[in-house]
Amino acid sequence: MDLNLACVELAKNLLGKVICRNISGHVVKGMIVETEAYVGPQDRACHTYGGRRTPRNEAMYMKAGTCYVYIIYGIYQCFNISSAEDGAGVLVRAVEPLEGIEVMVKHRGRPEKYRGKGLRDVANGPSKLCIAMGITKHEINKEDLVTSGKIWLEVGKRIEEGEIATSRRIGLRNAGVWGEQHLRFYIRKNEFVSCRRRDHKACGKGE
DNA sequence: GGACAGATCGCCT
DNA sequence: GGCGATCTGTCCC
Repeated sequence: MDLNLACVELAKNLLGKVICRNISGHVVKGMIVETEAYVGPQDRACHTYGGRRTPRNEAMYMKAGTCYVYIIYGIYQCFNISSAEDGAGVLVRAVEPLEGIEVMVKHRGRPEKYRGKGLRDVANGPSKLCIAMGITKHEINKEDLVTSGKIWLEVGKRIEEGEIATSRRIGLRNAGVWGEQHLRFYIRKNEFVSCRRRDHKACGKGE
């Protein structure tokens, strides 16, 4: 699988791909249904804004397909995949559980909450999916998706351009015009996306 | 269904 | 010292 793509291309391309995680023998798989592009030093919302380069964001400067995991709000983690440009990457915001569902539910606690339709809430957010799939900075940051035995990607479902919706990125503050750009991508009719927004559009239309 | 408050700490200035 | 690419529970409609 070719991950050496420009950020926005990678963000769209990852939709439908399957994240596979081997947690000390337990294999867990989830299909990516929602992503956001953080396009590089010019992007005010990106951790590399203005060319910042620190130990934390080093993975953003590594080869395309490198995992960048960081801690947010002191308690949660977010999982990104670096893209071809220096200092750019794609945030994975939601996955549809495919395999090892019991393990995901167990990680998230309160199993009764995730039965039936409730399963949609087990990994429909950037930090929820990290908890569900055992993705931690300690174990996964800087892992190479092509060579790692802990985390890798598999070809899943082919997603056509017409099935992709776009919107502004979620949760940004002080991003100025960069907060307006449609750099969030998700599978339009998928139940496992984190949220719908009024400003959504079909991919390629407008903006 | 939406709005809001609070938790909690690594990282950078 | 202050902030943040979030999540959860609570309150209200």
